[in-house]
Amino acid sequence: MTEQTQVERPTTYDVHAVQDKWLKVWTELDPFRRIDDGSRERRYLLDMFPYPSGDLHMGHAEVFALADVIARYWFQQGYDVLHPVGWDSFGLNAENAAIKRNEHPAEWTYKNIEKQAESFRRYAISFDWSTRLHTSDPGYYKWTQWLFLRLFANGLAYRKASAVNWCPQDQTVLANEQVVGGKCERCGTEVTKRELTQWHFKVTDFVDRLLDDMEALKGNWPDRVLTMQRNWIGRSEGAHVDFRIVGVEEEAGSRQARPAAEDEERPERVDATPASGERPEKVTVFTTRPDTLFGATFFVVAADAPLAAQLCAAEQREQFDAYREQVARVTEIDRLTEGREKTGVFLGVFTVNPVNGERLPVYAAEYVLADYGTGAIMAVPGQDQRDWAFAKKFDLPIVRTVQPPDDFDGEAYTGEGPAINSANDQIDLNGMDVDAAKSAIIAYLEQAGTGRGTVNYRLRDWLVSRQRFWGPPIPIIHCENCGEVPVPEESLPVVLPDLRGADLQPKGTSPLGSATEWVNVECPKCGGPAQRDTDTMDTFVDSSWYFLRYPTPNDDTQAFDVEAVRRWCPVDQYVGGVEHAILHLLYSRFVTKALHDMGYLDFVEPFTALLNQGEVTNQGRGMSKSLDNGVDLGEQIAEYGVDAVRLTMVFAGPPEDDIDWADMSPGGSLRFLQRVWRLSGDMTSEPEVEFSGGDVTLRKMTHRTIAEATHLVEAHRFNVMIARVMELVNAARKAIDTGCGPADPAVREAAETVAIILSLVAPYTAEEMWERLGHPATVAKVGWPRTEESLLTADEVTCVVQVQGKVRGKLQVSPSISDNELQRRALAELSVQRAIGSSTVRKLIVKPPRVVNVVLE
RNA sequence: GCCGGGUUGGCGGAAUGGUAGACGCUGUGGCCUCAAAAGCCAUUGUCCGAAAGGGCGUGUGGGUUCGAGUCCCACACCCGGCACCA
Repeated sequence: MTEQTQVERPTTYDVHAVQDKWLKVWTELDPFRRIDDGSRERRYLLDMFPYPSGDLHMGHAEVFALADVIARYWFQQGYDVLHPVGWDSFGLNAENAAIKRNEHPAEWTYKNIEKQAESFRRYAISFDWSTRLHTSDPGYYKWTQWLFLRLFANGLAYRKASAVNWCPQDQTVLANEQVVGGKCERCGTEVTKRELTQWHFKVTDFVDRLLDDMEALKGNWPDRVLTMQRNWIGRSEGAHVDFRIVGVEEEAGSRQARPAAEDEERPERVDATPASGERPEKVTVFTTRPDTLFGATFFVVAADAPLAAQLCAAEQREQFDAYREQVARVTEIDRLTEGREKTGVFLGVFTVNPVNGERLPVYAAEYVLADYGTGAIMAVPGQDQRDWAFAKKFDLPIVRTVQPPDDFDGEAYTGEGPAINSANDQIDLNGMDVDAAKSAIIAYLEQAGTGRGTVNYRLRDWLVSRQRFWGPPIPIIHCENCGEVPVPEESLPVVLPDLRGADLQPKGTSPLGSATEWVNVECPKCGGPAQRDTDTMDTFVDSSWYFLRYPTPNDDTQAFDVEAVRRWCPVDQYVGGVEHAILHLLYSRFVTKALHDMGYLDFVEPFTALLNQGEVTNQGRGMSKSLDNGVDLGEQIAEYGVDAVRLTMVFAGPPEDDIDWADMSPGGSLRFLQRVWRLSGDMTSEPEVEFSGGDVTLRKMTHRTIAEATHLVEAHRFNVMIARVMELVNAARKAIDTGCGPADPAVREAAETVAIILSLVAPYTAEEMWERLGHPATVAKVGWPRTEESLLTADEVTCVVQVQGKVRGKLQVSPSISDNELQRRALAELSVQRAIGSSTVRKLIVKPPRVVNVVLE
């Protein structure tokens, strides 16, 4: 800064100089390291760790600013805080960048990590930098592989063939959770199906606990996340009902053998179905409406389910094959289109309705899903709209089993009502309401052995194989003699081979397969020739356990230290975006439960409390390159400084609400910080002065602000907390200029209070203030201010006097004023007298010291 | 369709059943200045009124209450999730 500008702007707060100055000091002080010596109560605050694509952006600026308020508040409260930092550094972006630049994905990855690390330091997040980890380090993914092997050893990781989601763009399979609206969550390409043998984690083993344990999260997790998980798990109560199978002209049991040729055409299907040539004796369906069983008039199996091929009669084979091919060509997107016309083909067989012996023609159709329930349904067109549409198209009979109301003019009736047409010589549901009829029919089916009450889930097992390079190799060796052989723990990590650039070009199978030397190994069991599994794991596996690694991030003898994890975990407060509601959060919950059952953890939920910040948008839309409405964090910081950006994020509104940057005023934030900074230079009292002799009115305001700020931070109502601090700043300003003056100790007390509270949000300004107030660094750990009880009670409060519920006057009264005194003073008010006029007072509501209401005749 | 959340000035948002609009942004007027920027002061829901003062106001319609943005019932709209899920 030149002499000239010094003269022109003598009292201007130079944010960038202040930033540079304190960043150096803090780096040396390193004030936010966990102590972990048992001297203080421990708290674990976790931000969802960033993915290193480019530099930090506005979204990061929001979430880390919000979480940092909590972390810094905990530091001020004297807790031993674990606030770790790390990077979710495996993943497709790095790989695609590497192909484009003809280099190794690690180059792009670690360069970006360094960039983000530097930005984090400047952004002054209170991280414990000694925790730093990267999931792409062999020292980390060694233990991701260990986790895989533990799951494998406990029967929770297995390989199966199925029709899986395939992204043609990324050339890899995807988990169900990564398919959003039929499109790849990452690149937006329409997902297709492929028949592949892939590794899965058995999430479904935990389905009831994933659901039930959410009870304990209620109130501490956002409702919408719990709802999303509940929806995703998709629990529905109903029944399994067994149907016998009969041919066109024959009774059950006497089946024709099918031509052998059929099975040769579909060798990949044998694993999921009974041995070829055999016919199932019965087919089971899942239904949530067993009460409508008497109304079943036909039967549908998913066209792409093995069951359909198995049931199909020889004479219908040709038609069925044609239909199945047609269905396979339909993309997920088209299939999901609402009101899509029903298609299907008769399979040449019938099932027998167990309650009335009716023969139901069996169809294959695409509207029945292969991977939900049993892949087969009993069709009740009278009570199900989809079945109705199919029945109309194929001219099938429709029977109502629930009486619709008289004014019902729809097609299928899905509402409540008394059962009709639902009786045989052993059971009579007629007249029962839906719930009663369900119970009755289930009891009947169970007793008859043709069905049972059951619960069905939408949740599928987690598909973890990926045909891409930049992830942890699956630590399995395939041996012709021994099958799937786990890599011995002492041989971990299975380090990625050195591939780069064009080697990584996606081609539908894993790039690892081309690293011949890497692939071909000895079987650890028999020593014979064997091959490594060439797939890598989904990056969500890396992040499903990282919170366990942070207490001991550099331990090369174990994934995590059981004792350290016992001390720090579960995470007390997790902060991150709602986009992970059913991906990362569900997987982490699963892994936690699995590790708990293996005896490693003494808790079953990883994250005690969860805060979802909103999204930062610009002009009402998410920032994106294609919309060209991106706001650059670096530019914002260059213009307004770190503190003003942080303050704007935190003051914008409730943390969970979206922030439209176009509606925000970082300039206003900066002005406030300048006012605050100026305030700290206006004291004329000494740093050691006793506050007790200070101006009582201002002192009361200061202490009320402390009390409120405490409560507001804990309730995560940071925007209101800042409003209270602003009020205190305004009051202190007024006190200096036109009140008790700059020498009064109360003014110093107010300024110091502002500095400490503001250290949660605007650390640079707070530190600079603290120094100007005559104190050594760092304000971040001086301790949360204490309130004095005697200063929290007001001398006077405003009492509102209403007439007929309308405010007609205000009184300044003592908080301890009596009923009689308050009533007397209220009625003596001129404005109140005028409002009453000539009317008669019927009733007086007197609630000292807040309100008096005069009720007239 | 099912589940969850919401609807308050020009804008972001405040309000244990008791002063609706705190705090801030924007706008307007003024001070300072040769001028501008910065800063400071006043004002800023709406209608009537010169003013004093008064009427109306928290998506809509009912209800409970001395008193409702807040509680209850019904509805509309918006956002998010799930969805040919049987």
